[in-house]
Amino acid sequence: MSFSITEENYIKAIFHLQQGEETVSTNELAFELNTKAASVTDMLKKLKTKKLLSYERYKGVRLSAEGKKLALGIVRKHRLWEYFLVDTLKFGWDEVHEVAEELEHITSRKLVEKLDAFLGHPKFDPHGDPIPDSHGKMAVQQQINLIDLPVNTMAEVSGVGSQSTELLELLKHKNIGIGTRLEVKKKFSFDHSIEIKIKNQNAFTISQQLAQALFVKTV
Amino acid sequence: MSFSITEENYIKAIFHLQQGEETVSTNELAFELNTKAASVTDMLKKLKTKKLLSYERYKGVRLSAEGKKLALGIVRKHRLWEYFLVDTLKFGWDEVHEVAEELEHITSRKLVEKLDAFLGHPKFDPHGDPIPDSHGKMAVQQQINLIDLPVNTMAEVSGVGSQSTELLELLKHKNIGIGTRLEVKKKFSFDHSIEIKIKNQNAFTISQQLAQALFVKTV
DNA sequence: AATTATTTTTAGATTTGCCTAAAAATAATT
DNA sequence: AATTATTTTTAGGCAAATCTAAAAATAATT
Repeated sequence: MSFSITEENYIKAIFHLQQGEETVSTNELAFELNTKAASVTDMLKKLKTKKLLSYERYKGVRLSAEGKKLALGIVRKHRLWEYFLVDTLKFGWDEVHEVAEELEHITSRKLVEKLDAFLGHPKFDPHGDPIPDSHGKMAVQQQINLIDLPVNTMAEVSGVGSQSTELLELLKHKNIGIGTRLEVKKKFSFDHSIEIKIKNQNAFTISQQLAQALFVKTV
Repeated sequence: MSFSITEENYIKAIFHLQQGEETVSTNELAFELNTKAASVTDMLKKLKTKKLLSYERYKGVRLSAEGKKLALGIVRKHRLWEYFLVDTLKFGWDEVHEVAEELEHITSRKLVEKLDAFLGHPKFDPHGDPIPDSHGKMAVQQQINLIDLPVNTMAEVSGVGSQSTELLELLKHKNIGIGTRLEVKKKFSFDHSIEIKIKNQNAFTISQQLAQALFVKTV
């Protein structure tokens, strides 16, 4: 059975919103997909008949085993393409998301497997997110949220929590990228902002929101 | 201005059928695109308002300068991806067409240019067809039709005239591929079949249709 | 030139994915 | 518990791309 690009995007969105075991609401999905709740309802009914998810009206939605498998396949393709764009074609890590959104819908299984082999079976994409293998299994991330990094511990930025251009703009301005090494110097409980120090730069503070959008690995 | 995948496929099909300066008919297009004449008429009206072609009812269609530019862009992407699949990912030259049909619709211009650079600005794709450069210019093929190859002249198969699985099946059976070296030993005017000889093999004859589907370069 | 055959276009429907507006169900508040 | 607010669904429509069947134009044949 094959699915339209729109259907695949719904499945992927549900997968991303469904971290944990909670159910995903119609409105959350509508917001995530920049569409209206009524359209979401229509699509959920269709995807239910295709056995990709379980859905009861007014009760939200959850992916079936089938749906999860499909979602993992799409995520795999997305992250492999991102890796390819950065590693092979020398794109900046902050400019590959949109292109990978298109490439992830190319259907050839053989292409995915050959690409994976060519890239050397990478385990993490350029944003630090794990790449599912051909069976849908992915490595556990050893990265932690910057907000949870202990004070005075050297760490390296390994991932970002979103691909929004707003975030990327801010990171660029603050000169933070994947690979940047930093230490947390102080944590302020009033607004949960934290003061960080990058080598050869003065310490500066960043907001709670920004810290939560950054993932690091201790080094 | 951007175009749907369907619109792009119409433009590409017209481009391929429009070799020379003749006009392309509705039925030809319908056949090429596996659709019905009525659907073609609808689409031609739409593409006309988008200035991609000139079309008068009952008089056939021709691409405008705009339309040709778009077509060359799509052909460029198709052939670059084919080159990538064969050269980088080690696909067989006979199994890349379908995948490239999908990849050719990816929209990022930056991707195309980076891919082109990564591949070393190739001039011909794995089927021997020339790859348009970023301005739409393409090298002239020095390959000739096998039917026109003089007798007893060593040549190398450099391209095929179609990607049909029927042709590829026949080529496989006869053990002919891109790079195969051969000589024409005899030409039979009765049915225009020709006898060819491949090194270390017995000579055998091939039909006019097959000879016309093969392009060679003298070596 | 008149008739027949073919090609092409129009007319009207269908499917997919989306929309707005109104109704129904659930949740929150008084 | 009753009312208000929010969320979700239904109902009815729209645009893109397709189809079938019938009509119109062009081409071929007698």
